[in-house]
Amino acid sequence: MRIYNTLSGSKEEFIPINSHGVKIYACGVTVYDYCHIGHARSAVVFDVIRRYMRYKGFHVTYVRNFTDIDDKIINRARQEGITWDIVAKKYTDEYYKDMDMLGVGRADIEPKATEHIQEIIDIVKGLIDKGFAYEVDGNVYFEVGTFPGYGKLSKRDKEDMLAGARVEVDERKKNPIDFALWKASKEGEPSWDSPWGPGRPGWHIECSAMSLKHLGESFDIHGGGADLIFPHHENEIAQSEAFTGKPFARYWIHNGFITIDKEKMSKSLGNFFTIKEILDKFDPEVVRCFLLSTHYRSPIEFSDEQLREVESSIDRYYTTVIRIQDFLSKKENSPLPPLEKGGEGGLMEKTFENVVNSFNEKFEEAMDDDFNTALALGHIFEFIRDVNRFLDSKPSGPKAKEILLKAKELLMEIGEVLNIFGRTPNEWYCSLMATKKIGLTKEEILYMIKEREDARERKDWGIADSIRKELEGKGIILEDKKDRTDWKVKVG
RNA sequence: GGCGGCGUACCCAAGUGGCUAAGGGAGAGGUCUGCAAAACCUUUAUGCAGCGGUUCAAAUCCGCUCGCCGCCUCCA
Repeated sequence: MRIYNTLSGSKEEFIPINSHGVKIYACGVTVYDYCHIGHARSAVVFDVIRRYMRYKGFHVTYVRNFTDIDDKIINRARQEGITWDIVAKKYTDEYYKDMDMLGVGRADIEPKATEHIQEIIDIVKGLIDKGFAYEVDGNVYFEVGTFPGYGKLSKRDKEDMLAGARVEVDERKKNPIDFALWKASKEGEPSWDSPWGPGRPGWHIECSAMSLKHLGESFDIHGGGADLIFPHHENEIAQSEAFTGKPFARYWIHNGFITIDKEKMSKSLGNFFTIKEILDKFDPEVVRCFLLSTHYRSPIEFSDEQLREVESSIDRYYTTVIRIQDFLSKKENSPLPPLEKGGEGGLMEKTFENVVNSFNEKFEEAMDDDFNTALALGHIFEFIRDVNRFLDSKPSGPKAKEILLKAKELLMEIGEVLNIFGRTPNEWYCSLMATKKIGLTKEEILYMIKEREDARERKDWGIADSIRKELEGKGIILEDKKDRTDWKVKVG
């Protein structure tokens, strides 16, 4: 398995520190507002990395934190006239609702900053003792100039940064690039007792404390959005390595941004969509699949059109599942045993069997190359076409059933790693009925299909076609099959 | 200004030295169908921003030019 490591700037063979267990820490969210689609991307990307690692047989310990104390939370609490912990609780709950919808599993450990105050204080104290940090008026700062490796992750030159001192608001710092480990609380702000007086942790230190506690001094993978590379992760490295004297995380993984009109989606620009807004218009599986349709390090341009295209391709999957199920439940009516079917049918079967048997390998090859979910999805849809092609060849016999059953199970198994394709076609269409706000009930649709079937019996094509047209106008497409008429929600 | 990334068909998107440049969406034609839909087949880049160079061989490596974006402040 090869992983692109931000630290080295290149893809590296993944070798875990301990051969059986992989330890992953991903930076979570600051719970002061609803999550937007960018937060969803990061969560989904690391969720897939974690699932794939498990699929490969690693025992994974996945930690994803919540930042539940911070300036933004305090400000939000002030605005809403409630306490900071109520704000944190509210948006933590909302985070879970969104992530549950998107199929993002819970991390194995989900620590919160405020539950690790003692650990944070111990580290800060240790850093002061070792001469990496200093206290001024109840604030503690990390002295960047004392840490030789500073800048190694974000590829910045520490000397330039130290020299290029700009006007700094906080003049108590020895150097403008020094950063806060502990902040003295102002009157009325939440605070915890510390050797430096009442205060609260700085932003970066919580991740050092929580990863140290739950994963140890050195662990395998640390990640988050690319905007965390500097200063957050750079500072984490400095604090952690200065404190422990050991290398911190081995591999650094960063996901790219979501853009709108080519510009980074961000709160300050106001060009963002919350997960809730998007889920009001699109099925969560569509959103998840959309996020995986581009390699995790590349930017993704967000647009309704892109989502609709993904919706079409997922529909293609469920349509194929229906075809497979129909075939599997069909009573064998071909009198010919498979061997007597003649050259072409047998050849088709053999070819398809090979495709089925090599599918896992192709999937893993894609995923092993820096979690290339976009390529993996390409293989999946190519596979779906092969399934359809085989079904079109009018296969028969127990062997054909066996292979198709395996194909179906394979799609489910692979789908589980990406956490897509987990529903039945019926569940998919029911969900689409809701997200597309189809103003009809299933019963009404079935009634109209019955009406139309009667008309078709009478060969009254005028009535039959007008019913079809009426349903299509309401977003329902009919498919006439040999022995029945199926309905589905129009997509795209 | 410093550092980094990107530019592949009508749209999205994989591919980073060597087989006919994956896959999805859209369009066109066809098979099938009462008509459709779905599915399948054919088709849409002798070319990967442009220009040079290295190489037996380049979308892929190097240089320059153009265009777009990100980080350097909170940010997934």
